[in-house]
Amino acid sequence: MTERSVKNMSPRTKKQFEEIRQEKRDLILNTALEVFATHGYHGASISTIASHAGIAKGLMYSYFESKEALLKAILEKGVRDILEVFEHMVNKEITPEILRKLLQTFFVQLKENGAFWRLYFAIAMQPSVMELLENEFESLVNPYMETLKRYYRGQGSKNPEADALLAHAIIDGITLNYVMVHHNFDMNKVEQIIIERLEKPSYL
Amino acid sequence: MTERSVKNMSPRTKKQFEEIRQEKRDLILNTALEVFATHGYHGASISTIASHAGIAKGLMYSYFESKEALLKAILEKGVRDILEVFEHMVNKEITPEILRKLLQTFFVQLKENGAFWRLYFAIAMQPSVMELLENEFESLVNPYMETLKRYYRGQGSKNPEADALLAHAIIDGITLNYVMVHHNFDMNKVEQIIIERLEKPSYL
Amino acid sequence: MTERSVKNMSPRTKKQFEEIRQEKRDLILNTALEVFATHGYHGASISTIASHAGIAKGLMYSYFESKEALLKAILEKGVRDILEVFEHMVNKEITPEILRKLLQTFFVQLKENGAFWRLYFAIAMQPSVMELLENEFESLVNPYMETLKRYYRGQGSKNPEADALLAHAIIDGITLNYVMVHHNFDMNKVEQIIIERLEKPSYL
Amino acid sequence: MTERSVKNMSPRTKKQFEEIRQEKRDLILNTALEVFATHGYHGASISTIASHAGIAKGLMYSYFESKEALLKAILEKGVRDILEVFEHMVNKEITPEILRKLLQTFFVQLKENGAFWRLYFAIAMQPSVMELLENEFESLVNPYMETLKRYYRGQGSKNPEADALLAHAIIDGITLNYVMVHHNFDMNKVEQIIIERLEKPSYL
DNA sequence: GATGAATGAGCTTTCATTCAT
DNA sequence: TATGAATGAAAGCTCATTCAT
Repeated sequence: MTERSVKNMSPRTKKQFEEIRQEKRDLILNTALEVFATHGYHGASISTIASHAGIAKGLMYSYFESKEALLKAILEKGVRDILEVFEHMVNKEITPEILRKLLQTFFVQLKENGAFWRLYFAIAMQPSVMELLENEFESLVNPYMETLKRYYRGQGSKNPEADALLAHAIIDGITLNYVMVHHNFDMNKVEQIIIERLEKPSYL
Repeated sequence: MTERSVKNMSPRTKKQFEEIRQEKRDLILNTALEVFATHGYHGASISTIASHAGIAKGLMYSYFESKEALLKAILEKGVRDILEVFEHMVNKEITPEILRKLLQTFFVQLKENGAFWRLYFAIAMQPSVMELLENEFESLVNPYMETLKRYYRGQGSKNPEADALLAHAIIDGITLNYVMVHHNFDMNKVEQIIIERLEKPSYL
Repeated sequence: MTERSVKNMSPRTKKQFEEIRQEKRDLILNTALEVFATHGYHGASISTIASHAGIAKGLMYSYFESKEALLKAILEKGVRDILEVFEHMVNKEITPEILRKLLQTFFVQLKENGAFWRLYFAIAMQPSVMELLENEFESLVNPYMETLKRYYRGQGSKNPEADALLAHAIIDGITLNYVMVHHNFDMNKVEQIIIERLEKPSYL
Repeated sequence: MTERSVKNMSPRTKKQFEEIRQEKRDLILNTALEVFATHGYHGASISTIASHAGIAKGLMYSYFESKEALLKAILEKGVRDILEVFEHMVNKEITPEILRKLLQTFFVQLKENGAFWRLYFAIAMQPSVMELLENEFESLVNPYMETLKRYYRGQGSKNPEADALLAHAIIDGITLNYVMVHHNFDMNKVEQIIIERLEKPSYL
């Protein structure tokens, strides 16, 4: 033990401890997201997650109660992060410019956070895993559908619901294809096409 | 028990054995599709599949070499069934009428075979399961993209690739939403909207 | 069904049935010996044995009560065959010539029946399998040790027991080496050396 | 529980972990040797080995990758131990005294390590298990045959190869008989006879 | 007698979770 | 807080044995 480390033995402040805990928690969360997204919930093991995060298996259990709790925490965080980005856009009146912005932001999100979306879809597809989650996701989808409807109504759509539905399907479809590994289309080009397309309602 | 079956103690004929095997193989295949679609590949256990099919665990292994082989067989059959339905439509010149027909057929397929599509997407989302499959699915997606492109070119699209991409995204998105349990929108209404919409190119 | 086979429906005589049964029994016995000798008792499966013999699994159970009973039958037959060959030599007074003959006969046996000896040793080495067999083998070893002792006493050995022991060890050792797969020494040459050597007692 | 251990809640040091692992590894290795030697490779179950070692089934897999890897480790260790004992004797010029010593050492080894030799022979007898092992054993047998040949040549044998072969067969035979459970001859007496006998060449 | 589909106990192996240190 | 050895339930898979035909 060096002189220095002896000096450092002075107790860390509560705040320091909390910061360290928070950092480690985030490390685990991010690592687990990657691993879950790659192998699926059942296919990913706590061992793998721990070793990817460079910590011991046991430590994970001091941050999360169980594997299931870890999954929930990941999804909660993911949903929260996304809502944070969009919430200030969603309740305003939406202009075509704002919609463009909104979509651009979404695509940035998607590219930065592909793993989350892959996990999201994988889980959404599996009723038995979905059950663990109750309605974690309702909050994610509903307000954005409403916003789309309002937008198309504002743009003079004769069938704003159909327009919103179409837009939703298009975005889901694009997200899906981006996220599916075997499919590496040129996202930047696609973005342009989609944004242009979604601006105008179909039902005029 | 009939008179005949009491007297007839001779062994089953080859044909009888083959029938039994074919029927049971199909039973296992169908049951396993349901269970995989519900719990995912790793989340579904052979035990569960067997008990759903009303057979003993061991019997599955007399029909399929392994859990992985079972998955592959399910997907092969699924892909084959779908290709069969579409192959006579795909290489013709496509008129709007034929496209309508094609989409209607697809939606019928989808409604009859939701479990397959759920499994398809769930697997496509998980690189580590996907690897087991090599490119089982390439054959499913490629020809149908080409057909779409040809159609929109024929309809005077200035950007047939973009139109095909949009159409693909829309269909994927709809399929996805239909297949995700928590979302039970009125498919019949959606179908009408989609079919109308996809008939005309966006880029004129 | 052909004319001919209809005519042949006349019941077979009891004797014919028994002959067929005996032949099939021997077929199973010989096949099982090979398979047991290659894979060991636990490593050999009834399926493998049946398919090597070209019969259905179930049929084996109409000839032998169980896998264990099959093993016992193999060993009983093997021991019986060997005793048959030697019994007329064993209780006579043994001359050097007869000993030579006896050893030659043994080596012929060994070469014709390597699988039996491999199985014999493999089983003798495993207390837990050996237990199934009670003292099937005592009868095989004892009389031949006595014969050796008598022989060396007759040849003027000062320690006939030691001489018999040596001879026994040498024969076991040779048999063992012949039977172990990875060791393919020139048996014909070895035979000569051994026979010469065993003729004379060591303790004079 | 000591004062110290109550207070000391710091994690085990690397060295402590290594010690635990080494000890447990040896425990598993030794226990498994006994169990394999008793029941054979296929007849011994991991469950049985674990319960004999007083550990949970799963723990074995934290020390060895598989049942097969466990077997290999046992044999590697056994071969290494034996080679260690003999290597300093094997490459010297061998006098009768050294041969006596060598044989005595071998018999001590044999008595201490009967289980290893039983396993060795049982495995050598089963081609299908032997295949797992590649030529683990070549290194064990070859140098010792060469040493024997050199010895008998030095002692004036006219046929040192035949003498070595005989010696080898005798030793194998004795080992075999010692190791076979149902045969409990007086090893000490046998040793004396063998050692005396092997000292002099047969071919003078 | 002959077949092979079917069973289920038991095997090898994995992994979420616990716990002494 | 942090470690990783340890557990045991449950997974995938095998195989001796049974039985309807």
